[in-house]
Amino acid sequence: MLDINFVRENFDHVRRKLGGRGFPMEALDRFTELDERRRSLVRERDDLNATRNRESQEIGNLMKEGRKDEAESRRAAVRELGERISETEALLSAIEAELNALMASVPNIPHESVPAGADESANEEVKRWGEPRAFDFEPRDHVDLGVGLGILDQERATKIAGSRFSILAGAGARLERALINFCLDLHTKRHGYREMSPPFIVNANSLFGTGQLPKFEEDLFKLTDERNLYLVPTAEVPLTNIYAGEILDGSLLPIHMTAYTPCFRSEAGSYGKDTRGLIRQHQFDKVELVKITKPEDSYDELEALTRNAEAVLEALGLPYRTVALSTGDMGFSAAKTYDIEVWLPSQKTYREISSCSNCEAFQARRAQIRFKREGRSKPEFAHTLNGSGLAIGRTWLAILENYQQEDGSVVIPDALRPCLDGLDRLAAPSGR
RNA sequence: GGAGAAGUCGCCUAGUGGCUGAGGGCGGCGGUUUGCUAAACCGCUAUAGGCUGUAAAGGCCUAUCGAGGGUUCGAAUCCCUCCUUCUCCGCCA
Repeated sequence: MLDINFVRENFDHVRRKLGGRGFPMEALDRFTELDERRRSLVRERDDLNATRNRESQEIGNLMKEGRKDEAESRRAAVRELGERISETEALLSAIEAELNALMASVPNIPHESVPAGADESANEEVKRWGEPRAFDFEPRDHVDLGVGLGILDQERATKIAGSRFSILAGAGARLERALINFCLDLHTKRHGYREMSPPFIVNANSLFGTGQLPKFEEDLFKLTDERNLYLVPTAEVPLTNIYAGEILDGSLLPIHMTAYTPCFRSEAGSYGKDTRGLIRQHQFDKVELVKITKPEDSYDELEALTRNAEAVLEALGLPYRTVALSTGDMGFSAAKTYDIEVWLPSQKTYREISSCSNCEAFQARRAQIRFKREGRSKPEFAHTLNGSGLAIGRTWLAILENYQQEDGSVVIPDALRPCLDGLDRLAAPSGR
């Protein structure tokens, strides 16, 4: 959510910036009218309340002095005042509902450093690491490799759950678990994050806080339970909302948290896209990084967070590139986003494996995450950041593809072997 | 799932319709005293919105006693719904 005062005072600037994000400008047309109407109704309501408070006080005094008739004669007028207050409040809440809905649907304003453009073609590559391996045979994709190794079974997963689900078996399941541990260990022991284990189910309020609701409900799995609960689409939601509604002591910032969770996404609207393999699943594992920082630190913290995610790929020896998303390609809540893309030999291209964003105060304002610099100072909204460190399923398949051998076996990257009791290679069991 | 109890300004707590539009204690901040510390004493102690306004500030009004409704001239206080926590019973990883 944007600061309503900022929108009012910088209306043309806001319009221009949002236009660059593909937000329909007409949607903002009602803003000024709603905003002015709201303020005039608030004034009216407050004045009426002030009058009623005074009158009621006097009636109380008259009653105490035993002047019952005088008190009685003033009641009717105050009762009428009460009716006017109710009417004004009804008007006001209708205006506020519309204004709030408008404000809740407006995406974040891109940071000045974000490349302008309508879509991903305007993204800017800012970094490239590692050399894609030259194969002296035709590399297979992770589905062929995984099935050949007996560690990936999508057919049976479809039987028990449906399309876009998969079963990892034996060493495949073990590899997934090892990757989770590898990421968590790196971020907690080397990068200073605090490991958290949050709920995998969240309420609507939390999803509003991070910006998934109200606009993107169709991307979520909603429980039929009458409590309005959803499966987490990313650990960003529970982690960022941990401090929702709180005023933190400024000395606690920055807060760096990491968590493993499964992530659940309905993938409505992505029919026919990435249907093969593990690239796009309804359920996938992810180790997430979340930071809550002071405003003046958030852009340095974004660089550091992105480096922390890149470090996982470097430790695993997976070639990647980092791109700054353009204004048109960024998510709803982000002011600036870096995507990290890992090299996939089977597709001969880089594919997203992490997305690192600075949301500035956008989520903090929605979730009311504030801090005080000193005991006496005014509360300020914190800045929130999040990034994948990394998406485990995509890391799993990138390892299979990048470390595959001509015989269909897969060499385990050195750094990962301690997490696998020294296992150095995935190979199909002989005789099968 | 069944039965009870409770949610008040950071913490504890007073408070069953108008000198509570929230009192006290603790903690915290500032000050007095003091060789220093402690004690004692004095003052301050939330958030949001609106109006006004300054170099900063400040001033006035409104709202907030878990949340939302209702009764009333007036609600922390009475009524309804919901949420959360605690205790006991049952079931269970």
